[in-house]
Amino acid sequence: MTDLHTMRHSAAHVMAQAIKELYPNAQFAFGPETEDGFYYDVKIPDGALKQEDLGKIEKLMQRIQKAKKPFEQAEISREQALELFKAQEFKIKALNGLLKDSATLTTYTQDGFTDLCRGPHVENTGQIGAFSIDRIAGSYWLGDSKNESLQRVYGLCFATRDELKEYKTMLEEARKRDHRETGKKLDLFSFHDEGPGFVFWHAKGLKVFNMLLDHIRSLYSKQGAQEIKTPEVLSVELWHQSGHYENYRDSMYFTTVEDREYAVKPMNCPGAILTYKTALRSFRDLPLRLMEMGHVHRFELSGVLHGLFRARAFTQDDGHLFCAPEQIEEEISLFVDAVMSTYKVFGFDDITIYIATRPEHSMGTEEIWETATNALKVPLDKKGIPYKIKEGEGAFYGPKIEFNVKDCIKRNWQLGTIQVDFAMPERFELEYVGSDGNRHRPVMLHRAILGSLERFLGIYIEHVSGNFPVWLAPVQVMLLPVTDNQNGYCGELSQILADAGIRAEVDFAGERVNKKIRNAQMVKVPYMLIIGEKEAGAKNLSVRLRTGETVNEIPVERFVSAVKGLAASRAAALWDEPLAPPQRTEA
RNA sequence: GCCGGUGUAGCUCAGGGGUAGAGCAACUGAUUCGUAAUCAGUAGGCCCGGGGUUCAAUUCCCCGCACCGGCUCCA
Repeated sequence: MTDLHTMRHSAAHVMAQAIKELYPNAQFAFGPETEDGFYYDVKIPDGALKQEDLGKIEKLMQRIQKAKKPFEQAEISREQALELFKAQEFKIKALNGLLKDSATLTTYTQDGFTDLCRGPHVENTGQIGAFSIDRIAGSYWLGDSKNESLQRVYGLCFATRDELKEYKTMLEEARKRDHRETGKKLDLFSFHDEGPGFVFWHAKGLKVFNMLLDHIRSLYSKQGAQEIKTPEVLSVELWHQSGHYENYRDSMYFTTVEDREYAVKPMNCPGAILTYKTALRSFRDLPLRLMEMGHVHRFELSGVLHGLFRARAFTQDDGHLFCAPEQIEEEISLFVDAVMSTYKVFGFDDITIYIATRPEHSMGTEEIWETATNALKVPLDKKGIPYKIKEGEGAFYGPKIEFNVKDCIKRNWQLGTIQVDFAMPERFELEYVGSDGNRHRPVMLHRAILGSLERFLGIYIEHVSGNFPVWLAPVQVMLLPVTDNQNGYCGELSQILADAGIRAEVDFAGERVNKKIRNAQMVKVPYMLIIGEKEAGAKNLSVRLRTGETVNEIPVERFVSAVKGLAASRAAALWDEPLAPPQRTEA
């Protein structure tokens, strides 16, 4: 069997050959394999590759593949290499840069096309499996934005046609789940030219957002955190003191009034710190757990904006905790529990934890770093929760834990974090009075369960593909009168549901039930109540679930208690007992 | 920010040097219907913005802006 990595690597060479046939002057940089195929960074001296070229490249590649041309390896000296690739500027740069210590080099040749490469490769081009040229994008020489920009041609490559097809189906699935599309379809939010990168929450989207907000609030509250709210615009001097100005002024928004300069907050911690400093704290006050649903603004480069995933203003569930060093461990322990159980509520069961340790440039003594890093590890060890170490990837001001989840199409997302911070207490000269009567410096912990609520909602929308569970659904119940004769009764019913705290709407459109069902399905309402003569007479309900299943002859009180129960328990299920199979389902 | 692409009705998209079309949605009328689209009609457009070429630009060229795919970045 041919190894997939080798196959992909070889496919990159074949693609380069095909590109060279189309553009003889093409300059090639690097062409490695990726998680789903391969790419090659190229420069076309007079012009650029176009979308239309991809089909041509693919056809050429298929021709080369069919011809089963052998890959031939050769060892050459530096001098030979410099001569051989003299027309390839990036190969020359590589030879004089990354490869400057190699006395001999390896080349691979297939079908008259030679590339500098360590290998290994498949025996012949017939062995490269199923591929397709996927897309074209920008990149930089050596990945540095200061360098010349190149074009990156991506290809997918798998051992078999079926695997390639399956992977493409998965990509298509991801595309269909795109939260930006769902946001439009379900009337949740919008973006506008007038405020690029800023979310406009519509009534339905804000409903979901606020439910989420309440949920997170109650979690923090259970942990003994007190919610505060600090200003969005604060004097620029504060940001000098915190160090944010120095490091992040390029991504901050500024404004000047009455000759004094202010910045829109990019973080919430200085606000929490000023709050801490309003009193002389005692060791009895610690740990002092503050938290803020802080709305922060960060100027992001136009090219990186991406719906809710990357916006220029967002809401952080930002906890700030002030404690003595020996209290860190207990706090971490509490927090880890909260995070793990929170993610499970949302159906994120695959959680990976990283501990990021001391980087080269950092502040604080070796002992305090060790104490803090151990304080992060010990609770995880005690709970038997596995974690990985990211060596030297902590912040300069302290180590941190990062929580990652995998969504239902296997994409990885970093959500929560808890960071130990020695820097801020120092910069702001925070103190508390210890039992010894002396003043001590507290340690600060920054923590977030979801990070950005906006981003989390984007991830979650894609995770459930817009099918919110009962507790989060902006409209929980849609009442569908079969004819106009039931309109009045539906109005009364929806009032009963509203009084019970259930979010219900009536579809009064002069349409057939089929159409009303379709419309409700399209916006993914969990419950549809079909109200005809029968139901109006018997005062019972015919319930159609979003999943296509039905439960009939349900007394109103029974329905109300089921929905309320499922919402209160934040269940993913739509009914509280076994169901008859669906009559019909459609994606 | 950089590279490439896109920008036409509320939405999804077609079209193309002689100022525009479809489906859905909206509105009106008819239909009163039982678990994913009833029928007919009406209305709807500074063809992203600004320059240029041309007798004539929504179409071609240049410059912006926004969005999409990446790269870089993400305290």
